[in-house]
Amino acid sequence: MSIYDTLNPPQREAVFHTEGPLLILAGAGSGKTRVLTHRIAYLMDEKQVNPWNILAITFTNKAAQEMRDRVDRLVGFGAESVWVSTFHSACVRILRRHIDRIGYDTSFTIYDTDDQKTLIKDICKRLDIDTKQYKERYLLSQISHAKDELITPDEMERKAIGDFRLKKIAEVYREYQTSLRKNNALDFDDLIMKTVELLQSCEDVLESYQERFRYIMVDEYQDTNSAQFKLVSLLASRYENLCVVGDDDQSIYRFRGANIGNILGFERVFPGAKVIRLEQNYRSTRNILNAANHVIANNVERKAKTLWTENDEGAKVNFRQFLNGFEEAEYVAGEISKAKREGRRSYGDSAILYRTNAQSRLFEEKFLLANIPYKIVGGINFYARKEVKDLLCYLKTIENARDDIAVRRIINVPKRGIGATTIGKVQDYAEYMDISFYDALRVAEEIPGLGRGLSKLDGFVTFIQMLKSKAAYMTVKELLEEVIEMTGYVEELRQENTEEARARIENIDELISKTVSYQEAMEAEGKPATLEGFLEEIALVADIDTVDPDQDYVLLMTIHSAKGLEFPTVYLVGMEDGIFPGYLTISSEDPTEMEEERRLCYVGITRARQELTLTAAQQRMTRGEVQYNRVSRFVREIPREYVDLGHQIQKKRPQMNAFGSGDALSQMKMAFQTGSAGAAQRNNAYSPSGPPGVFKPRDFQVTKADSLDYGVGDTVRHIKFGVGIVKNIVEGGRDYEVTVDFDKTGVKKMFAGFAKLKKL
DNA sequence: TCTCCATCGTTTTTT
DNA sequence: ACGATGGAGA
Repeated sequence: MSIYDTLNPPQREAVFHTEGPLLILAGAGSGKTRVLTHRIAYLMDEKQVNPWNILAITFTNKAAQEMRDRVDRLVGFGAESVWVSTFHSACVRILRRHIDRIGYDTSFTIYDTDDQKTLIKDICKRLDIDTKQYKERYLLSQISHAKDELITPDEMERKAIGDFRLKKIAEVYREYQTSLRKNNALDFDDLIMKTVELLQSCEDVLESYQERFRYIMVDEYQDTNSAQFKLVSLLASRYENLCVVGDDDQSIYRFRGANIGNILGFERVFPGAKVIRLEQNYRSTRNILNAANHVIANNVERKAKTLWTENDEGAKVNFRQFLNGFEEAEYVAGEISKAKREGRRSYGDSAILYRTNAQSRLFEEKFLLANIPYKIVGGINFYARKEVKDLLCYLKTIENARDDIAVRRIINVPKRGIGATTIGKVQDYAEYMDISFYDALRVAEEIPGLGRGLSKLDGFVTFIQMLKSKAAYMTVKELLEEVIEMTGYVEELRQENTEEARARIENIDELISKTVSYQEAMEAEGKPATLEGFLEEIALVADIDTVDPDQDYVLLMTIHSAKGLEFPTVYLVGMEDGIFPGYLTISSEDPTEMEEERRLCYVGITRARQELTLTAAQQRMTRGEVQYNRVSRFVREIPREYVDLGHQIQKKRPQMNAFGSGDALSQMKMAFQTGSAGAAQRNNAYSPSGPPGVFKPRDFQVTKADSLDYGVGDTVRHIKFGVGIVKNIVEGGRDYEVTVDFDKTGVKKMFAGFAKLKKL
């Protein structure tokens, strides 16, 4: 009996095929992580490959950690020498050693999106760019895309002949790169691009890594971009032992440059590549898998495949529609409480998945109210919070004073009486002398026209110099506390004595504890804990990496963040046209955008192991105004036979019916008119303390009278026109005039008595 | 130089 | 609805 006996035949084939290029097309839940870990174990145990000759690239640090743990359990020892990391951290490791070969300092800092924005703003000012015409966001995304495709400013300029707009962008791009280099900084995309540049320009470096990484594995291959592809091909070109695992149906990162051609064209680039398909799903019930298969089948651009499973049929996929987002959230909170109370599920079994981060708020509110422990993944990054960022910029300045962005951020935080005018003068001088901002500060007395600002600048420089000298012998934690102490940052917040200030102090405390856990982690690995290392870790951790599987909380996150994860119970919320798929996608000319959105839906559905609930709201507050959305087309793509609409519950509780209770109706009207939290909360039917199994009937309609069983926003069927959505209802003399937007025939007005509309 | 208020635009999705 | 930004006034 060996560890490989538990694998199915194609899995085993993938594990044993170690030499030469290999493409594993692994459907959702088909055990690809198992294959990868067993493959690493096989290489080490059976093929006597040295662990340090193996490189495995994962999508997140969390996945890397998990993979390492699992390999550890399989092979006993040696797993710690395998390089398992994300593209970004692998590149940082390489660059820290060799980037001096291409003109950077090995102590470079890494810019996050915030820093990038600040920098690009500066540049627009400097180059006198009209930011109405060229939005900073747009410029950054163009630069980022160029880097994803390994396009240099020179190349962009060459391509821009006759294209004024592109020429302008190239100009900004060039200036942006120059500034980054001056600041001794790299942005996220640079990490990949500069590594490729390094390997291409230094033959010896390339060779050493080719020798080192004789076996390379890439997970989530469908989401690699061109630069990452180039990087992998360079490294693998010597031994060609490249194994990539992916699923074209789960490609959801095109917006950040992921090139689906990498997976679709793998066999062309690596002739003789072996292709193995893993199509048996071990994760989900048959109902869930069927639903997923039917949705994704609507995509044209895909490698045909059908996932199957031997798992039980399981419960049907639930679909529930609610009047508004509050009730949707209340329902989900209620279901989770109920499952916990009945001992069916612990909190950690459930995940709420949504399209956009903004949707988390309603759920957060209800979870607080219902005392459900939860963790929101993503959204505003912890390290992007103002107070955290401020303090980090002190640390960054201490580490790399050439980082102008960091220095300028903190020079007047807290207030030192150094204003924009003074900063501007220093800036001009630095530019004129071609030195860094900080170096200009150090020779401030030479800068003309500073006046009384000079002494303040001196004070700042002395302060930083003192911290720099202390950094030599202090731990990161001590240094951070020193900064807090000396700047009076926390003290100032304490005096504010507001709720907000207290939250900020809490965040700062959390930052301090992060320095401690960093210290501990390094000590455990026998590595020195450095300031540089700490800053690097912070730059590269994704929020998802901090999720602790031992904690019992409900996870709330975007579907993007949920990639690669699985849960016994999944709530896919906000399933409405206009939300998911987003209205930008719906109105887009490009049909492939809808396909990407559908793949995202597929990813969402396939996260669920046993229970899947899809929810939608008829009306929703978006950007301050009420929107009426119809049920998502993706929901409608799931055949009825796999779906439970939950009608029967409603009949059991007639007292909940709006038509039996005028009071309830007026409350609903209020909720309808104002969409206010108050109105919805008074209707707290899902309160965890309330009777179990209470379900608010979806036929709880808001119309002017109680003789129609549908309302605005409802989906209805007409005998002739088919399915449509109610847009408007006007009370006429005898009858109601109903406006309906039909799928096939468009908008029609009709009398309710005549039309015999049937609510779906 | 700082603070307060009005105006504007903004939303996908993330390493 | 919200946060960022810019202008006006202290």
